[in-house]
Amino acid sequence: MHSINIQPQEVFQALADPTRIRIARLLAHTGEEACLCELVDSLMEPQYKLSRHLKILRQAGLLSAVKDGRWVYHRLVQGVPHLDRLYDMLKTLPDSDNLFANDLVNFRNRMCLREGGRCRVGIQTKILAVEGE
Amino acid sequence: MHSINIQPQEVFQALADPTRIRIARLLAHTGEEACLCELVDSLMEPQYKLSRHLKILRQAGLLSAVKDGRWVYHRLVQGVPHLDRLYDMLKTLPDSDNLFANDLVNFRNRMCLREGGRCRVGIQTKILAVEGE
DNA sequence: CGCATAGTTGCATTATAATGCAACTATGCA
DNA sequence: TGCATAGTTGCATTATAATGCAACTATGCG
Repeated sequence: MHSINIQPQEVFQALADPTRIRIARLLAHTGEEACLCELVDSLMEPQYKLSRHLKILRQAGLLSAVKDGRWVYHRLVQGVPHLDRLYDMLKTLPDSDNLFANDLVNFRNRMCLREGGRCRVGIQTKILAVEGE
Repeated sequence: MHSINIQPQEVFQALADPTRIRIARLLAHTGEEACLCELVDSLMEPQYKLSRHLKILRQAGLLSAVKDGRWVYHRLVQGVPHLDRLYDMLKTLPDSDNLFANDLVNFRNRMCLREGGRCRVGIQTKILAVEGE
């Protein structure tokens, strides 16, 4: 994931999807790192779907991933000038239908389940794991 | 072109193309407005191609267009908070291969052909008009 | 060891997007 | 009035991308 090799259009392409914007907005707004199951419970989207979107964000140099046991924590890559400005832009986006506000509430509630700053409970919305009903 | 109806992913999608990034970077960096033939001579891309890319940028709320005789002048829409931050990001993008620097030189040279602040000469690179050879 | 579960990925399907060609409209000028 | 030219767009082709399903790997815990 060397940002030096990533073309600008790849960065914009990575954010040219509503689900990936939801992920990036959550992380930009909270400054948090999150594992896949926390994002599944926050965005209410299938695990496999978010896993693939996270991969795209990683390949675009926007996210870094750190594995910790069964969990993989994702966070926005900091310190790259144009990316830091991109995060500023994400934080300034309008939220006319309060959809992001809803994601944010879910995310904060989900983060309350952490123990010692780590996710320990797994996917709470069981229907979103493995198969969607 | 009411930016209120435009979703964030449409903005990023509009910039998820190298040619459209070249256009947006030129306008963000120079703060200028430009007509199609000036962009054709600066980017050295076919007229019909740039015309379509300009339309996509307009539909995403990034560009406004003003017609003046045969010429249509395009400029970045100003005063929208998240768009202004996007332009900041564009101005911060790296240019490792100096491709943007080259576009900028061509653009500035082309702007020297203006008379009274208006484009009056038409497409200089004739091969890029109507048909590409 | 063996199960539960966090996370990943191949495949098929469907939708979207970029491009070149060529025909089109619109406008100024001789 | 007719031509040159700035700019737009329909069409066909090709490439790329999003999704659901299902099978897969990896790791902790009893």
